[in-house]
Amino acid sequence: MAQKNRLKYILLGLLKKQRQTGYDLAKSFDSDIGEFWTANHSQIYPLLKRMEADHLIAHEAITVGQKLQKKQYYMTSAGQQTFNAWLKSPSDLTGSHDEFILKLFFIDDPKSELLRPMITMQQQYHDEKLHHLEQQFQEKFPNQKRIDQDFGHSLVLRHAIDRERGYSNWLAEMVKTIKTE
Amino acid sequence: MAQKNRLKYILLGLLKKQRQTGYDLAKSFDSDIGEFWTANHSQIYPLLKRMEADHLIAHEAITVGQKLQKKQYYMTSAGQQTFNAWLKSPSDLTGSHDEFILKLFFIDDPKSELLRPMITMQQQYHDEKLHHLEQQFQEKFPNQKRIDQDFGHSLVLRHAIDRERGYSNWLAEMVKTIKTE
DNA sequence: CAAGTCATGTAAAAAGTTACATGATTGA
DNA sequence: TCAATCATGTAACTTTTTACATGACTTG
Repeated sequence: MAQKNRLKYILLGLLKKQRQTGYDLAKSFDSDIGEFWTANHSQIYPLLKRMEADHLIAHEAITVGQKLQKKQYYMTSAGQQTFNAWLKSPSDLTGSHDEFILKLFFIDDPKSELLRPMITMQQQYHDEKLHHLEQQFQEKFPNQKRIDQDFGHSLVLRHAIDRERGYSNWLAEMVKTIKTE
Repeated sequence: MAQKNRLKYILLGLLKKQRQTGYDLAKSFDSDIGEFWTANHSQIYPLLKRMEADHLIAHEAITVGQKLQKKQYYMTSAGQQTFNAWLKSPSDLTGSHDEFILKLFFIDDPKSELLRPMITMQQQYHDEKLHHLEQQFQEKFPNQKRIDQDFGHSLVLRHAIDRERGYSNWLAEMVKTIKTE
């Protein structure tokens, strides 16, 4: 597999919230989910067909006006199960397509018992990553001379560190929020 | 094109720093550049061939020990030009593969006159994005009830806002750094 | 001398982008 | 009525991943 077909899970997650057409799903990538993932209708339509063939979703044909045929897609129970299994599976974030964020997006209940273990795993990952990055910075840029020699690299590494710090803080905030819920 | 072949520019940028083999280039994606982009050797080797056919790079065969053949790749002047043109071209960041960061990585001179205009463009983009996201949050989550109804979405949106704020701060810091240089 | 790393490749498949194509409905 | 938007699809191509494949060098 080229990737783990995250788009499939995104579509399932969106359909879980409400039954909708391929067109509606495609629009979601211009706003909401668009902050974290992109997809075009030309990728969505064929995938919906495949998912229907796999019995993860089904559709109801609706006629609008005189002729316009819409396909209102909805999740099957198999789709539900597949989606739930994905939520529980370990998240990877190769290529900066952060799968954890993706999963989080679909957990609408603040009391979900999935949240805490997911966050804990993520905290561990990001703490380690932050530590690793800080070490890298120390090694590669111990003084101003090195920074001036490879300025862009130092900026980018600093950005990565900032990003991880921000990520960690955000996770810590999250823990507080669900604690008081 | 499926994307704008950013990997090509990454390889050029890495070769600009020093001539090296495909194997060496592949290793870079385990550390350095690995924070921002991933690539496997199976993608790198064929691309190097294509780039050589396009005269962007060339190689020198080196024999190590008795038989081992290495291909030491290096940039041609055409490659230089292509790379420089890329640095000056507008950056897009669809799919969270942030091209600006990628470009920055390759600007090793803190006095480069490319930096300021690039940063300015980026600041504008991220300020607008931040504003847009904050508005989104206000619209979608005006009260706690809405947050509880769509908890994950709210967290993820908050994360996006944090991320943009972090990005903006980082850009502002950068401006200060290059100012005093 | 064996394990780990260095070194280079190809093949098959999945994922994603861009372009091509068509037609209906809605609101100004 | 005309432009914008709704709605669905296919084709061609590029990018990316995973797996297959081979062999040399280095260090303990």
